[in-house]
Amino acid sequence: MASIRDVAERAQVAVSTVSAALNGTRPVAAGTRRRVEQAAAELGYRPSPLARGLQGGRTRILALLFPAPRGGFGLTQMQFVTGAAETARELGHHLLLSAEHADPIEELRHLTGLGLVDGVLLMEVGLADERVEFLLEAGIPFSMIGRTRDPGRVDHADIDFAATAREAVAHVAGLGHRKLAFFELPADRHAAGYGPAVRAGAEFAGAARAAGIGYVAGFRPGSPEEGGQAFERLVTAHPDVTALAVMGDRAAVGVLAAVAARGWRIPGDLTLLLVSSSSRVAEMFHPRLTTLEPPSAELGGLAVRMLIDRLDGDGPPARKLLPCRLVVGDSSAPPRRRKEAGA
Amino acid sequence: MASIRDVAERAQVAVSTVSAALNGTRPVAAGTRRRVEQAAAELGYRPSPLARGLQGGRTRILALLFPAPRGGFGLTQMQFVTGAAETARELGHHLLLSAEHADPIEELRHLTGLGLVDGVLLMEVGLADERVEFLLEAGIPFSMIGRTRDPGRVDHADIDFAATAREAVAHVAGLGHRKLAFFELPADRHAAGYGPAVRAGAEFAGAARAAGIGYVAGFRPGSPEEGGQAFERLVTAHPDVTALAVMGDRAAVGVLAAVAARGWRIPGDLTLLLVSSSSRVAEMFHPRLTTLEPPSAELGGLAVRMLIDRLDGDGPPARKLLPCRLVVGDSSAPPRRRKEAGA
DNA sequence: AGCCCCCGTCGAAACGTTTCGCACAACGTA
DNA sequence: TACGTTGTGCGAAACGTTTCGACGGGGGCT
Repeated sequence: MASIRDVAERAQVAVSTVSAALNGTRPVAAGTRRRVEQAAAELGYRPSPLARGLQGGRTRILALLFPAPRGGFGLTQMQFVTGAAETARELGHHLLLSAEHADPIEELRHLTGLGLVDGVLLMEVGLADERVEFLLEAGIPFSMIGRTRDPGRVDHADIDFAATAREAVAHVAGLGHRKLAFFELPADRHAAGYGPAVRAGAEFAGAARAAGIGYVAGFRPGSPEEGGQAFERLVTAHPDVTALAVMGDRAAVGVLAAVAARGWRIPGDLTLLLVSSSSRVAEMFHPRLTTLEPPSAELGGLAVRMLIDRLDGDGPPARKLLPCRLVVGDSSAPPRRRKEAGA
Repeated sequence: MASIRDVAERAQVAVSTVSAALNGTRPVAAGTRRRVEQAAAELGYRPSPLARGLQGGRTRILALLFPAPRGGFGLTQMQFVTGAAETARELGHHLLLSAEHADPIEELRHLTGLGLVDGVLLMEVGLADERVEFLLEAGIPFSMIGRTRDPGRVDHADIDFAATAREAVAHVAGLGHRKLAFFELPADRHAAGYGPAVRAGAEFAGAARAAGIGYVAGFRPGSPEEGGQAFERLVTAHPDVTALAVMGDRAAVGVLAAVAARGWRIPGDLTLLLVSSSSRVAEMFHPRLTTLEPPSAELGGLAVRMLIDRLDGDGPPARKLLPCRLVVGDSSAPPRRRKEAGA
């Protein structure tokens, strides 16, 4: 562990000059700078984040606050983390994983009061999130994966549900379907103010209307059982529905089982879309479901990038919305003839 | 951010006395200690990890090295991370997530050379792992989730495949099955020296022999397609097999499809076990598969605990093997009569 | 009663950085 | 020629902690 003093000695300059030369914080003669840089390279010198942070500068450590697995963590969340970690690494930063326990605010106060981290990354952000308020008030730099209801001043990267819904609707409409149903996330997610739960439904409704196709919603199955029941109610009440978009893996399992139990086949009798789930999950199904896969890793990386940009200098708040990627599987097909004829 | 000086002033003692009182590193009079503790509490004082680390002590930061998602990261790996993060938190430590890129050794050198972390957590450990050698040689404290072929001197927490295999075999034998087949992880995982890939096969063979039931192996399907093909070959070559344990979600998907294609039912015609997969994944299947679920979160936590113990003082190397938990689903049943009669 | 020893406390140095005021030389200008 | 102005470089202080040598006083032993 070569220190800045070693570099200074080898380059025959003062310690402060080394700092200036390496950080470009003050003008340094070209020759001197070269000598310093060479000495640093030869010694394999790397400044200590500890000392840097202590002095009042930055530690180059970012904290990713992640909620304790309540309903259990999915692949999507996992990919936020890996994406964030990789981008942080690329940008010369470290990522601290901070497990959120009972009281997130206390946790945040704890974490930021230490002076260990330069900024915070929030995920699983609610429409109204107390953590956001706290961070804003405390003046701690942060960015979000997801967003609050009104994220005006805050950097964030989130799924573009409007574009996602448009793409999904275009897909089924292009196949010839005239009526689409949508199963939302379970009610407790809505109650918790979970952004995707609320936004997806609204955007799908809007997209269907804009595309001029029929739309049925109001189902919020949370388990396989509820998924199956919701499907039964759906086909009873709306026998003309030929395409169904489901949000939530567990509900989709139930739907698939109910479809099979009814003697229907996918995609012959029903086109099924899995919304906002990893394609890795989609291929667990049989047939492989057409999926709208959230760009989780990208979002995680984006959020890191935004946070670092904010730390470096402050421009206007950055916002980036990325649509889900449509991965066409074996569950998409034109609607069955019977219905067309009946219409 | 109250500093130790503030505490010292308020308690009317020297800075060094505060340090001694709070850390118990030197005897301090009971009254003084009380005063110091009270002052610290009133000020909400918390020592700076930065300053601590700089001084030469510990930073209380642990690094979790996690490999870039090659085959894609599963829920199991995710749970290592969450388990580790939570335990670290409980034990007053921080967890740094370090994404491993192309050259893991370089990454390690990079990370540890900074003096930022006290120790390292390794996951996805191979039978012969270069990272282990490096850390051992460099004298850097570490522990493993998983283990090398000969982990003698190194702290580690891993799955107890022997016990897991015994339990799985006991389960199917208890149901009345007389012949068990086992689908291993794909060949590339074996080639990479991935511990679970190698150990599981050996232990299942041993357990079946010990239990006196038939055993068929040699299949290493990596994809749903290969899973289906393996199943076809299996039933052709060994029609008397009534129970099958599969390792790997993707292969299981294919098996399930092939079973259905053949007109068989689960569990009526075949008892199917999913080995070493999250029960969260198991319930994606229909029917819900009986699973041997690895205690991932516990293992992650255990590894953290071991590392911290090692940091605190050195006892003999700790090793902890935990069996997978048997979660009985709807894919377990006594063997079909037809075969019994035929035998 | 005097001496010694130990308990308890203090002050200073050190860890590796950055920052800030200052000094010094060379240069152009008055 | 003398003076301000740049352009460079230096040294010291500060960040918050731990550690270690030193010091003072009170009690026990002779």
